[in-house]
Amino acid sequence: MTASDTRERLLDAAERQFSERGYDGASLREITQAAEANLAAVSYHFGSKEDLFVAVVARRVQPINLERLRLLDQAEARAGERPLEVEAIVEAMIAPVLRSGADGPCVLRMVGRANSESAAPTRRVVEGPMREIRARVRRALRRALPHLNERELSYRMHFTMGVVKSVASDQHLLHAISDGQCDPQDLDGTIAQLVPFLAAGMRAPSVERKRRASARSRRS
Amino acid sequence: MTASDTRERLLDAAERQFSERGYDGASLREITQAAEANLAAVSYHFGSKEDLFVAVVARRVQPINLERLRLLDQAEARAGERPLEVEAIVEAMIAPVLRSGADGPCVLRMVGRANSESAAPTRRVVEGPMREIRARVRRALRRALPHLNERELSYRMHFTMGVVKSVASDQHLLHAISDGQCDPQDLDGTIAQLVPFLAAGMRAPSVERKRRASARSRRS
DNA sequence: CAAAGAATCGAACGTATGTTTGAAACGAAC
DNA sequence: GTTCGTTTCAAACATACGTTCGATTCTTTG
Repeated sequence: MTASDTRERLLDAAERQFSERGYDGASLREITQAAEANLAAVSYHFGSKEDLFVAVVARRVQPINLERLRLLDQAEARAGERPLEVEAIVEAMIAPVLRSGADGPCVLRMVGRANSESAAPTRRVVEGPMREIRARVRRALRRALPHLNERELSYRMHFTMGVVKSVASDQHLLHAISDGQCDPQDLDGTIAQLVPFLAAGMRAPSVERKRRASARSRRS
Repeated sequence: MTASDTRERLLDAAERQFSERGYDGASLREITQAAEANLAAVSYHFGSKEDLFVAVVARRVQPINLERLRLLDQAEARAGERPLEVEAIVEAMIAPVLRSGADGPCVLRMVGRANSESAAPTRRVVEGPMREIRARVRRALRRALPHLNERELSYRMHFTMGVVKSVASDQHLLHAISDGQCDPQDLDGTIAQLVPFLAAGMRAPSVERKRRASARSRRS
């Protein structure tokens, strides 16, 4: 029994509880009980409930972002000097996140929740590593979609990250609204549907000029 | 002072607290204090914390769905016998929700949170009225996008509802990732960007045939 | 084997929560 | 002006929470 045995069990149990009941809703008593550990073990191994949560999230976030960078590298190697395929960029953004929920509860449910509960601890773990990904994705998208300006790039990246977050969080909804035709467990199926959807949205014509004109006419 | 004066103040204060701190995070003591009401007023007027939350959500959900139906009616009147414009359908789905956050905290933040905290109370208020909207939207989309099968319709509707939920919940993120270029308060601006994005996604070619083929080849 | 450090344990502490209670204040109707 | 139903109020209740403590057990090291 190594030094990190119950520590790992605590992380697993906490991840399940946090993703099912949220940060506030999950209690250390249930977590430690599910992990077959003592209540005080949380304080001993992590310091506090908040630090436990940060550890749970961090454990999942790093592999996801590494996989994203790997997919981007791979796509760039395939593309050579040409701009990346929009589909490849989108897939690099979303697939690692969705797939991370395959073997257990999804990270994004926790993060999304805690994002508006207690912003500070979550953002420390999530936002930091995310900066690099975003910069890299933006650069690739800028080349692949030269018709978009920076503002539109921001919007569309925001939409993309948004849909993956909500799709990962509300998997049960998909099963409900499709009368069972869509299987939320079939992550590859979801990805196969989501990538073309988002890529088409990304390729949509710029709306800037049209909007400025209509705003001007509305003002007068 | 009519019978529903402090009742209304309680709803307002509760809405603010619920959307900022979540269902578990919001305390009745802070809510009643902000509403300048007594702690017991919640039990008296609503029965319990959960019933208060349901009342808060219900108050916002109904106008949103009425506005959605109104926009659909209006679009159908304009289209006559022809299929609706995809843009009009998408806008009817998303605009009322986004605009509902204009004068105060957004409903979706509460709903999205509570969706995974305690599913039962939320779904009772949200899912019920949503059925009608979804059926109507699906019918309109089916006509406007005959190249999609039912499964793909479900996926793309799910994606659409997902992006609006997350965009409404994480407005602050948009400001952050765009270096201030996008103003989350500018709801019409967000809608103007989001509608073409989603409409293009909706119009993306069907992926069913391609996917079946690739799955078959992967299996062998 | 003995000593020291790491890890676990049961139990308690202080606090905050949602809910309940019974009395007081209020408002309208007779 | 009194009465009756509605609404407000201060106070208490029971419970659940995160955290801390000292003792105990286990594991490693000399």
